Amino acid sequence: MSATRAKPITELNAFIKRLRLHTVLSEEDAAAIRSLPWMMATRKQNAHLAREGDITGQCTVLLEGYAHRFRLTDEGERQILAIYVPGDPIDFDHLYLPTADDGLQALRDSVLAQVQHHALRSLMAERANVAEAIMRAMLVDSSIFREWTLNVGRRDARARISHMLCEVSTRLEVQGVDLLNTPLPLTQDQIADATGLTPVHVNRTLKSLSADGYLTRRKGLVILPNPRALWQIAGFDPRYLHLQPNRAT
Amino acid sequence: MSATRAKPITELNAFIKRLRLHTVLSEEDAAAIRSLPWMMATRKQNAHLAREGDITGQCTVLLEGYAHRFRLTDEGERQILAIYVPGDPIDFDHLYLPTADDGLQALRDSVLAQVQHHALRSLMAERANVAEAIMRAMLVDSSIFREWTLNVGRRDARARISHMLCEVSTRLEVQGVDLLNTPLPLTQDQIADATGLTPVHVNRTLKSLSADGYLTRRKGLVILPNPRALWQIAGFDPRYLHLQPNRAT
DNA sequence: CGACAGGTTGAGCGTTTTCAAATAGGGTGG
DNA sequence: CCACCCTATTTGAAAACGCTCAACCTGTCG
Repeated sequence: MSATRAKPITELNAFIKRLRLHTVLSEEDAAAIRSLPWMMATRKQNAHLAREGDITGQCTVLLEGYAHRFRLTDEGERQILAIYVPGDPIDFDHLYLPTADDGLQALRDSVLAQVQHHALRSLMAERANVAEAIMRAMLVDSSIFREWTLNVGRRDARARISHMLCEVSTRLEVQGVDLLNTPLPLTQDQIADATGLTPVHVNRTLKSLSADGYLTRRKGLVILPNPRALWQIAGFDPRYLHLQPNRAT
Repeated sequence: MSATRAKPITELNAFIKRLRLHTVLSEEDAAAIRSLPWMMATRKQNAHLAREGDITGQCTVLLEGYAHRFRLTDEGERQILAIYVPGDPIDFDHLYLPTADDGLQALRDSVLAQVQHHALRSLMAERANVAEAIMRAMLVDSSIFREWTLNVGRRDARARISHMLCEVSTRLEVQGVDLLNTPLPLTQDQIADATGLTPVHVNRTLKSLSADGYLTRRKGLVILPNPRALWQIAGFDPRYLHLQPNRAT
């Protein structure tokens, strides 16, 4: 099902970087996080990382690749609730609510780092800064969830799709990814499920955005040559991403 | 602007009850929470409790009345992101992200209990159970935010409105409120903003639900004579509310 | 009584959906 | 290298769900 190996060293940099987006962390804090008993794992595209109802004993960081979080209606309709990029902790909520309430699935071949709950808990008990950084990352994710509700509830298809692309591209950019050469990892079906639209309408809207020069497409994937141009039609304001680091208390 | 008095004694029971929905708390933990330096405050209907961008130094629990959390698009369209019922902590995220990213507003004349961040932080540092209970409550809220995205993104008007009513009524019920005699505190405008619909369409859908016997209306407000009947047309499954308490670790 | 907020209703419109079918592209096996 | 398959994209036509606009009604409170 998947390869597993032990002890990454520098691979966790993306995660540290993500935490530092919101929290000032000392080098010792970073070193302490790196020296946790991480296990590396790889997962193939579309592999399920967790299913609703699962009970897991470990936390997962996405180091390479992409993943998404989703939930289904009783009719089986899917809503994508989050897109995860390298550096993101993807299931740290299971630390406190061990029964998964969402599914997690790889969007691309991915590399994960996993650590047992108890090891992470020990470190958090020992280092308040680390605990705080993790809390804060979870609460930023919560703010992002709320923005998605606003997006789906109150923006039309053009702004909606644009907004989601603005967010993902911004989050990639602050992690140091070169957007010009990085197609976003979403198929039109996935964009549809992330925005509450149908794939057909996503296709038409993308075509129109592309015709207006707001994005280009290569191999069916979306590239944003000039993300800032999209901000305007999306009404995108990155404040909800909380990109100014807070000092740990 | 508002009355303020000190030191509630038993009034915090609703809050303790809410925390105990998700976490097993000892009597000592509960007593420690009660003995924090809470300040009581009352707010009139429609009063703003926080505005986007505000920086606050205290955490607020809603003890009586109702409140909601909302965000606006750049066009000024409102999306309601959460409905708060008595017992709910409404802004504990500010403990870690002091700049408010949403507005908070009273839906009815309300009674609040407020405590300074530093006092709450001290208690959380001292009592891991309390810290855990609060974390868990915030993560349950996060799960609820995600369900709202699913609701707005993937359910039609009938199921959507029903689902929101099911959730609010369930959360009231587990807090011990008698639903038969408690009209939900939402105007049709507010239901519209909570579901991403227009007031006109909410009106028509409510009328249809009422004609089918799923709800009754008194003074323009909604009453659910038999909430379980609504569950079916809403596709409501309360698992995402995490109503089984976890033992603190 | 008048004012105001919220609720109700009708008619017409438009964004988005549905259904259906065709096209394109990548990967695999022969 | 081609044939084939599978998935994702694209396009068209028609229908539907929900929206807009505009007017009217109702209850409450001062």
